[in-house]
Amino acid sequence: MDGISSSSTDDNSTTSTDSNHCISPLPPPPAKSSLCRVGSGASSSVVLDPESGIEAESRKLPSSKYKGVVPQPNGRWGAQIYEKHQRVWLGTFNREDDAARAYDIAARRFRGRDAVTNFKPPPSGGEPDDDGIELESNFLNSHSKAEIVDMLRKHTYDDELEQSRRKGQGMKQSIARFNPNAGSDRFDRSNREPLFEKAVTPSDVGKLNRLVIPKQHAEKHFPLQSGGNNSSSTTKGVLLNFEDAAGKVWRFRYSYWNSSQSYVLTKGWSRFVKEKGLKAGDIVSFQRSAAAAGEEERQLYIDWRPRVGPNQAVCSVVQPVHMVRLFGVNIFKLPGSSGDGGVREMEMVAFECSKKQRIIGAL
DNA sequence: ATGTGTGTTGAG
DNA sequence: TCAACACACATG
Repeated sequence: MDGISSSSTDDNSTTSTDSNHCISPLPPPPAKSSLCRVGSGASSSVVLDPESGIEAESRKLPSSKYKGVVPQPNGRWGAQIYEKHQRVWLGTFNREDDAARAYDIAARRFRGRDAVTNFKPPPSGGEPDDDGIELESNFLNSHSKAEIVDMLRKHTYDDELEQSRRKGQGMKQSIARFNPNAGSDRFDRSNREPLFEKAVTPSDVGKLNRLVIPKQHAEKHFPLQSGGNNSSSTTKGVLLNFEDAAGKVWRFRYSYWNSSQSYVLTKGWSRFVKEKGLKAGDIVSFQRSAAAAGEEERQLYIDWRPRVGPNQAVCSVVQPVHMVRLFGVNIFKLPGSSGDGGVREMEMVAFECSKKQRIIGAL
């Protein structure tokens, strides 16, 4: 009831203007595959006594070899994914592999680029001219989970993706060249409310595999259950999901260490350090969605940028003022001041740039 | 009448 | 988290 499936999950639920096409690549009628079972609603289905064995197979529904795919009484296949202890229904499909594909798409949107999927494992081997994985990734992240689910249920995902792909050919192409990590039009970082930043210390990027969250920020933004009396979450900590600039989801264990009386991100942090190539002095920043709906859990974001040194000649490509205009993206407004908005965005751009440089340099 | 997807449970 | 199962309810 509570709209678990497809609505409550995430951000808004921009009704999917299903417009014209409801189904695209699917064969119209239920088409019966190799075997089609009869039974309607219930599981009763075909007669045949359980003992006779031989044809008894028709009694039970065939389980799917694919993850997230469940059989339907009528021979079709349902796709579902779980999040937060709740099932999110992704729709029904004529073909088992179509359902599996739907699951894959949802998995990537819900769990990040390298979620476990049924098919195409993320090639990730970043080719300059992304073959589409990158594009699709951007597409996914520029839509809310609810929207993606809606597309899957209506079987319009492929169309929408294709449409966005065409649209992306225009001037967006050139922008992408400068800022490849920015998604399609609606990669809105606008809703993001900056929480805090920290220049990582040597130990934050060292072998301790942990990031110390300054107490003031920790207690303000990541409260660990009622002020530390409850040992369950205070001791074991909690898992927090953060989305990075590329839309990848990072899950860190967050807990309080009594020994050092500090709040820390532990499990998962070292991977982040490694993948981003974080070095002491670099700045990690945390944001969260400004979601109005008090109910929804607000999405957390994590970002980083290189240490900004005295003569850090960042990235030659950066033309701050113009870039900001060019992107047409909303700009952050820091709580206290109002004029530094552009700076934030510039930093983002600069960050992307030097990140690229660093990667290139590493090759 | 038929099919969808939710309620529910129990296994990893 | 995940899938199996049963079935209430939505749809046609």
